[in-house]
Amino acid sequence: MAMKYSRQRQLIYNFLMTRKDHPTADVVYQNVRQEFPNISLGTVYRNLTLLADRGEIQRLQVGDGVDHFDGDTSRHCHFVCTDCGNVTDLQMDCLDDMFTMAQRSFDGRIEKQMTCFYGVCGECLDKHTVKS
Amino acid sequence: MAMKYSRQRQLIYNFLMTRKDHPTADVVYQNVRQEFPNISLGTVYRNLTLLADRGEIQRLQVGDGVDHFDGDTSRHCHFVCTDCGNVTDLQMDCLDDMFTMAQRSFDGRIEKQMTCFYGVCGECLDKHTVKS
DNA sequence: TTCCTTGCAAATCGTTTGCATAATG
DNA sequence: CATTATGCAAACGATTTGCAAGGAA
Repeated sequence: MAMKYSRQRQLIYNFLMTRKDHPTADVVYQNVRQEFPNISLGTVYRNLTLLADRGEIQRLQVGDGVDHFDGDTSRHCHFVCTDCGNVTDLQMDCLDDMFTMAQRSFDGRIEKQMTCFYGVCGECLDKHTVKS
Repeated sequence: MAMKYSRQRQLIYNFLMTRKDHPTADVVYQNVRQEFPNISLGTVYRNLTLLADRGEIQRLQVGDGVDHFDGDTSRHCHFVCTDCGNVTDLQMDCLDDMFTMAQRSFDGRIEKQMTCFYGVCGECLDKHTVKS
């Protein structure tokens, strides 16, 4: 199924590329809407799904019950602050090695890896220190 | 909040401990129901959430839109077959090192790690080979 | 008697889908 | 013209929740 151009999709994609955090569908919707007020949430979902299926963006499930979307499709992992909910990138050099190791000890074919760390981010730690 | 005993919770916990796969709430429900027909799905959800919050079991979000539950709370990772949907354990020696490395390069406090591999499991690979 | 837990059903909420219409190639 | 994309609203499905009644400490 060939993909035809649409302004909506272009805006969604562009928006995602400008962000280093990992917005949810609704955040994408709210933002794109400012430039294209008629866009519907359904269209946002449809395009995010489409782009993710084609591998142009990445769908993340970090465990807060909402899907997040990442314009960076390179192999990297994430950190989720259980306090403020922010999702940030976390670069680790050993990911490739890990992938190789996993593949070696496993009798299926591994295609993708997803690693997520959870804890409290620096900013939230500061907040709490001040408070107590 | 102190926790009082309930037969339902006990059955849910026991069931989870007998399983090496990672059942969903509904699978837990269907199974526990055979021994305790009156139990409700809501109770299953409530207890799974309660046990997970207390760290006695683990809630897994592997990206299929449904929560899975794991009686094994030790640090280990998972493999999800994108063909049959099965979720299996995958032991990796480097997880502790990875945790330490992540902690070192990150200015917050890391508490938990979750790694999931995706691909096609051995059995599904065989199936496809036979077919083609 | 206190208060945690249950079953039931309704509510919630993120996401998907059907449909008639609009836009692309 | 054929096909893909859209907006809208309704449908969906997993999970949560309010409530009155039951059970544990």
